[in-house]
Amino acid sequence: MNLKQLAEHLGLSQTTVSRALNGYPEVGEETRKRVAEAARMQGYHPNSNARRLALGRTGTIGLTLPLGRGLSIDPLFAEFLGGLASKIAESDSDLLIIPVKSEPEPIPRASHLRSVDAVIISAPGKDDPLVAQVRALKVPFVLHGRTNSSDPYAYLDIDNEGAFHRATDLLIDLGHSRIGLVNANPWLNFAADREIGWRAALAARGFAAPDAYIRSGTLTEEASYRFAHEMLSLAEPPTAFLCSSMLSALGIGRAIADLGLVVGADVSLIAHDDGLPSIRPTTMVPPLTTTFSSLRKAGEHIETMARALGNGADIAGHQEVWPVDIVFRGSAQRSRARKA
Amino acid sequence: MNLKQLAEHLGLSQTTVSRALNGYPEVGEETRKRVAEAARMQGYHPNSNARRLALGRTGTIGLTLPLGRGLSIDPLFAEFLGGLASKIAESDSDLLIIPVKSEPEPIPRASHLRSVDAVIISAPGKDDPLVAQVRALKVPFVLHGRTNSSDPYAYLDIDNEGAFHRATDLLIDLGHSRIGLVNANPWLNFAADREIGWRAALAARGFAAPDAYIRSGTLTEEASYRFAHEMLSLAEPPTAFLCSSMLSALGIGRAIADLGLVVGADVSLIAHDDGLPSIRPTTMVPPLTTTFSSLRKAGEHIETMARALGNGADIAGHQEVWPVDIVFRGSAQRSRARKA
DNA sequence: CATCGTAGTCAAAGCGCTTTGAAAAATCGA
DNA sequence: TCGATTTTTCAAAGCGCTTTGACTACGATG
Repeated sequence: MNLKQLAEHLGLSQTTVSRALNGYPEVGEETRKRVAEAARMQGYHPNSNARRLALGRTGTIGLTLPLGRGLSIDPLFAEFLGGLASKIAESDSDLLIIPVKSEPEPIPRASHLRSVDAVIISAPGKDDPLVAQVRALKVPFVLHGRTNSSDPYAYLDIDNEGAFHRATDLLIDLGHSRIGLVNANPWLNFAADREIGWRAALAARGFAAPDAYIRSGTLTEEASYRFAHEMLSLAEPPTAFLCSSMLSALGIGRAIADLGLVVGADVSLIAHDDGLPSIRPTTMVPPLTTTFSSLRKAGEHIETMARALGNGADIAGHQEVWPVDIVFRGSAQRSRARKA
Repeated sequence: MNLKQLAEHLGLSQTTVSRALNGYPEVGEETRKRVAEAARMQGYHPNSNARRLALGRTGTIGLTLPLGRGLSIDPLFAEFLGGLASKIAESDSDLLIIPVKSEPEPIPRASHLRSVDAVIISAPGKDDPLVAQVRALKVPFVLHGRTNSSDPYAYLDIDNEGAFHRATDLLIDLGHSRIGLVNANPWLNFAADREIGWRAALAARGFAAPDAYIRSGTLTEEASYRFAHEMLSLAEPPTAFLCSSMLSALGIGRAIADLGLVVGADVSLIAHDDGLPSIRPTTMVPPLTTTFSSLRKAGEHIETMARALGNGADIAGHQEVWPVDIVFRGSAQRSRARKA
């Protein structure tokens, strides 16, 4: 059943039926009711492709999905997606997933990109080729995070640098000077920013940031366990750790316990908490000190931004950096001498 | 730049250009090259909506995304999505996310559903209204899991009942008779199947399956911790647990340790492992005995099924139940008397 | 009474692509 | 050399919707 048939069935023109269904004012109240009723009875649903073609807009926003080497999805991405999807469900738009295979060939098919009103690029890297591609295609886009592009672009980011700077400051205030950093792949912009914050804080207080104290990679429990284990085996091991995710914190905690040490009392630990409901800082022993920012909220908000951009909104006014809270809990404690 | 302009630019008809680009045989090799070259130079990309309208198919498959009360996405769903998306990236189709708000109003907008060639419904429940809706809309669909519908439908499921039956059997063989079950919401079909397996195994060996030994809910670490804690505080606590996810196992393990007991030696534990790369049974102490089935593989495979169904394939031949392996590791041990 | 405004309706022209049916050009056999 | 094929190309007709611009009633206005 299409519009034409429905119109014939009602003895009306397509124009009137179309307008009645789309709530245009120039159609009689009486007629509107009749049309709505008939549409329901006949089970009429407009063909979305025809609609989009006529409208010239797709009503769809795209989200790039980075497929890592493991091809599995980061729980952080999932959380972000959850927020985004919940807003999508409320609005009238669709959400198209645009898978992006990692490194070697990071460019998705252009057709994917062209069939959306706007694209959300999550966790972009430095000089991300994806950003260049989307820009070349002239598809409106908004980054979740930032990149090092001189041309202006829309983004929603959190203050990663500030957060890690302040977290490092806190540890220094507690008497730590050997502070290890377990971070994500430094090509990713947010990871780079965190590293900058950590370095700046250490430098400002006159402490070293040796390469031995920084490890980067996929932030799994396992990898983080290894990283922490390695660092703790140094001649001069860190007395505190900063890490980029709760999953990391789990692994670091395990490494600390492995060596017969206690988180908090022996080795301090601060993690970035994205608000994942499945791993909460308060359920850990001891409760974890964190830099906190809700990834879900970011997902919710960026949907609004993407829609606005898709409707032709200007980039200016769509560049936001959210502050990050530091929540002090038991895992960060005053430094004290400890045995190796 | 659209097809018409490109055709004019080349001094050819739209027909020829269209055919050249889509690889039809009735176009000269010479011409094809010229067209392809011009298309690249001019940065021509066909308008996907127009294409879809003309083709009558959308080239898109939909995936329902269940938004729980927390609005956050299950890591299991994410893993499944990862597999699916990786195949989507290879094939020529798009992936549309169809958010489904939970319980009260589980019906998404019909327009979402109509704009895809086929829909994948993940983790359906008993009498899932979503299944009824999709069926009514006559959109081809495939379930990831099964439901209790008398009408035939396409599905990809794992042998949940068999897996939990055999896992329970294993525990009984090890001398356990008081076996607790920490399960997902029993409305979900896979959870119900697992419970059936557990009950059947116990019944077959003449043991009771008291209500006190079963707890259901969202499978977070936290909730599972509470569940296990409660059960272990019973006058006659379980000597072994079966649980539906690795995250659960973490929580149960914490509860066991909390009471000064040791997983494996004091309380046995078997979990279902979906192959999440972030939580691996082998990194736990002791390594976890699991029923294993890769969720990612399921995601990969169901993409193929959905595409086939979208192309008009018959339901028959698209109903699969994958067997589940039991991997025996240290967390399941012979039962022995233990202090309360 | 002629005119204007307004509410309601419609026919027809797109939107950018694919595909049908036919024509033009090239190739071939005899 | 000419008709019969076989390529190669084309004009035009959709796909199902929105939207423009015109038209019809009909009561209100001067």
